[in-house]
Amino acid sequence: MAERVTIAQVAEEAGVSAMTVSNVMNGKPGASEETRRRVTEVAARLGYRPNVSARNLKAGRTGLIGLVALDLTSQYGLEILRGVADELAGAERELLVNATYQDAVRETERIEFLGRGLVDGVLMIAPVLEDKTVELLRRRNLPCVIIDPRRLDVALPRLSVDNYHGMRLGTQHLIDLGHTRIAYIRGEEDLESTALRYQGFQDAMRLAGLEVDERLVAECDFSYTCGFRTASRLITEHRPTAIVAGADLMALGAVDAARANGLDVPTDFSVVGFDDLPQAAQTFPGLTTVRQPLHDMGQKAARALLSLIDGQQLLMDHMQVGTELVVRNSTAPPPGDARTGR
Amino acid sequence: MAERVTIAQVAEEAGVSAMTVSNVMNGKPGASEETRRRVTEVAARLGYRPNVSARNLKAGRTGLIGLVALDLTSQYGLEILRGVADELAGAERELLVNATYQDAVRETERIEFLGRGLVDGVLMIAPVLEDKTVELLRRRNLPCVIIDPRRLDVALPRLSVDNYHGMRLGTQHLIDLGHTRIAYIRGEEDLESTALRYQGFQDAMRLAGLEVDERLVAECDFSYTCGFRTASRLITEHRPTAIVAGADLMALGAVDAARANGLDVPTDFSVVGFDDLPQAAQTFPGLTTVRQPLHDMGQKAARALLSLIDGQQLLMDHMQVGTELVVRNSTAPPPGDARTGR
DNA sequence: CTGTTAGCGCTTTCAA
DNA sequence: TTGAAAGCGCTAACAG
Repeated sequence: MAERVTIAQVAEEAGVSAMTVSNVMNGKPGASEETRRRVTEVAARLGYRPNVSARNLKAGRTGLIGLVALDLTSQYGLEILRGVADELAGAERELLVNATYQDAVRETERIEFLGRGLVDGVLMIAPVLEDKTVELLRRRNLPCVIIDPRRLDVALPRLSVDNYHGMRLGTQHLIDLGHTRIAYIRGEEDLESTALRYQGFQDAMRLAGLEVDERLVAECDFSYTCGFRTASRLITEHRPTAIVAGADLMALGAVDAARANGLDVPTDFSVVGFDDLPQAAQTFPGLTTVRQPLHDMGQKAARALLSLIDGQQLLMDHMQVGTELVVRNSTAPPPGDARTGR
Repeated sequence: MAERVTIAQVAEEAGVSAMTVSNVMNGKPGASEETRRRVTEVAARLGYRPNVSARNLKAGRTGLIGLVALDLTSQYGLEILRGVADELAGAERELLVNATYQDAVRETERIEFLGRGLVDGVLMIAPVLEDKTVELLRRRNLPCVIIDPRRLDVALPRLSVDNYHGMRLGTQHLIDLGHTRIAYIRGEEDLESTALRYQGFQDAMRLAGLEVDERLVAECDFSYTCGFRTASRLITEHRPTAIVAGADLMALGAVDAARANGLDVPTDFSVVGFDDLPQAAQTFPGLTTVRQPLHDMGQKAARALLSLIDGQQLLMDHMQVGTELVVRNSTAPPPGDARTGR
């Protein structure tokens, strides 16, 4: 449908060779001012734009970066995406997002597809990374950086967050406030981060001389809905004074569950999340949570990928970024505790 | 970096011509079982994948659809995106998302870029559409469908929602519950939908014999934060019994503002939103709102674009979809009103 | 059933 | 300063 104006047409119309048009359009030297002006004028008049396929075919590269995400429907991936986009904006590269929408099988297909010369490199957010996908990336020698891998044993350049210490931080905050009956909501079991965060929780408790009551620990997918339901159950059955959730959405569900059970947050009940999604701040009262520097992660990963594409070796194959406790208004000393939180 | 295996290498290794390899790889008839097997085996062993640039150059099409959005950071655009993705999944076409991140100037660039033969057609979500962008789409004759245009006077195929009747519906709901002092929070002023929704609000009020108090009408961007702040002000200064917001995020801000001012929702104060984002259901209490069929809109727009690409004329240049009132728990009769909401 | 030719639109190389 | 030739990797059209 779209009528294409080719370089040949411009050349003919301007009375020069295609080569000259090419040079002028690319700002190459070696063309008289007069020719340059004429060519520019004709190109504009005809609405000529170089065809990317032809150019890529010739150049063997595309200037495009592909981003593959299992699920781009949460703010989590989007914050990372923004970081990537910001970093790439200054690098004359375009970003193509090719999401897979909760379909692990398609993940390999996406890599397959992007790796056929469509992009120069790939970023993946929290990919499943089945063995054959890794194998594919290997064989094609396609530059790639994994952000927040689900499995840590994958031998590809990757960037993850310090889940263990992050969760120790969040748990310690509640302990410092005087809580002892602290419940924990785990995230999805197929992520190693779920185990690491839980480990951080456990260690923080143990080091404070507190026992981890197994009945106060529950599993959940990462959703608000499941967080609400699970927290509701924990609260009615076991009466903890606080909950730590492995992700903000679940924490927000827990806040509302407490409310639905007639508890005021934070006066009667405290909640700590993990992520620091925009929603954590945009809620009343603000959610105390462990911040992952999502935007930073996107930037760092993009920068690493650009080095790889330039043929440089990365200093470290496994990059890690730290976390930070963000105290808002979902946490306070437990009811009946006189202290103001030392 | 990525070492490319070409069709020629496969042909040589398999002892056949490139043409035969091409035919086998594309499942074309006319190749003996024996040859077919040998070629397939060699291709797999060498890790051969057809180069998309070359293929596109030859074919003059790419099988790709571009999606341009000013801002993909809200669930609004993402829900539409899912609809688009679902529709395209069954059409052997890939979706490339190329977001512009709140930078109106880049919108034209994105179209420019995608229109250089990278994609066969473009979908735009709530674009600014400066005149030169429209002109560009025209000249390139690039198939395009606009979803939720900011201006309604653009002569391009487009899909919008019935904002006017939707807001009448939402307002009427509060009127039916017995509210008379209803505040209204407008969205951004550069969208025609903002004016249309407000018109719907006004007409619903007038037809019920209620006066629209100008002091109860405020402007806002579409954010939670602004909704919170604005609602807070309206509540303290003018004591309405309900608020209608031109978007869910603002409505959620209003719910929390009511709470922050010691009012219970919905007992003391009612809130109605517009959109029905996932958050509207995932909050406590659920938000009563006017539903835009976002997923549907994405599907419809994608389907229309595919027809255009196939060279068909659209039946209507301006498609419109309806809305629906979703009653949850953020609305009730005003305090002091004995009825249960007839 | 298989191979040869030609060309998609562009740019690198080299010659004029 | 400009242009001609060649080829990037693939496939439609035709020939064998």
